Amino acid sequence: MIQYNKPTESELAILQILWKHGASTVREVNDSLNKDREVGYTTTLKIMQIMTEKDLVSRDTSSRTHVYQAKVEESSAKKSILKEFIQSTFSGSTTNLILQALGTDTPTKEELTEIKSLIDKLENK
Amino acid sequence: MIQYNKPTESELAILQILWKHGASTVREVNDSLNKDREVGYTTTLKIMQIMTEKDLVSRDTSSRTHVYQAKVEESSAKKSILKEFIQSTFSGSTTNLILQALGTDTPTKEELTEIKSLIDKLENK
DNA sequence: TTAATACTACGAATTATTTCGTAGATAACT
DNA sequence: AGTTATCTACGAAATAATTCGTAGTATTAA
Repeated sequence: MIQYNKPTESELAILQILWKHGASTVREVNDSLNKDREVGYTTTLKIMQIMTEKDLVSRDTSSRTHVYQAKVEESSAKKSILKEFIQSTFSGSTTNLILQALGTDTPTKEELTEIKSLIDKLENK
Repeated sequence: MIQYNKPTESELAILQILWKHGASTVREVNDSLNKDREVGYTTTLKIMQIMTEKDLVSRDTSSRTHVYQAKVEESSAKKSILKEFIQSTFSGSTTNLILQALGTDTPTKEELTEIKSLIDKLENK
């Protein structure tokens, strides 16, 4: 089992940006974060430094402006996070999560089709 | 929109117990929590007192041993929590959450059927 | 009726997370 | 060259969440 430190809320927000945009500088990440809410530059820097220690990201320090990259893979990280969430919020029942999710915010027709086709695939295994 | 204070991790764990077992005393909740991990009695008491202030639970103080009850409804609370989670972890995409969930931990054949039938219902709306 | 047990209240310590200010260095601009 | 902007490092303040100890009462048991 791959060991990795569970990201905090802020860390996760940064990971999302790195996953989406690929390797980025603190400035880029901070600008991106600031589209949502105001965050100070050194705040973002500090968190990214902590993430480096935690091994959530790697960084290239060859030039003065460091370039950061997510070190944990997106889908496996989300998998772990989701697993914990299902545990704490739905007592471990994936089905209850899915039923609740479908009830809360219904996907489009196309998405429903996509989900169904995955289910069909799973059923025939 | 119903306003309620987002429960912390510990608070959620307590709410789950109250939802499952109904009105309970601190002792009962604490015993239940202790099946998972060691928690001191006064720790649980304190958190339940805080939850009372936050209006997450109500309590009957008519006898010396107070009896607590969840004040937020299970499915609506989970709905809010899930919504936030989808936002922060799946950039708001319910479909991605569901696809990830199905990929991570496949429900049983029966559950898959249940999910499909809900999807069918949704499609015909 | 005394001792042990169980309960609430609550302040404060502890731990986790986020935020910020400042210093020192390099790069860019005038 | 001198000034301004940008970057990292890092300590420490601020905030949030959890945990615990103690005091004061009530209840139960011996």
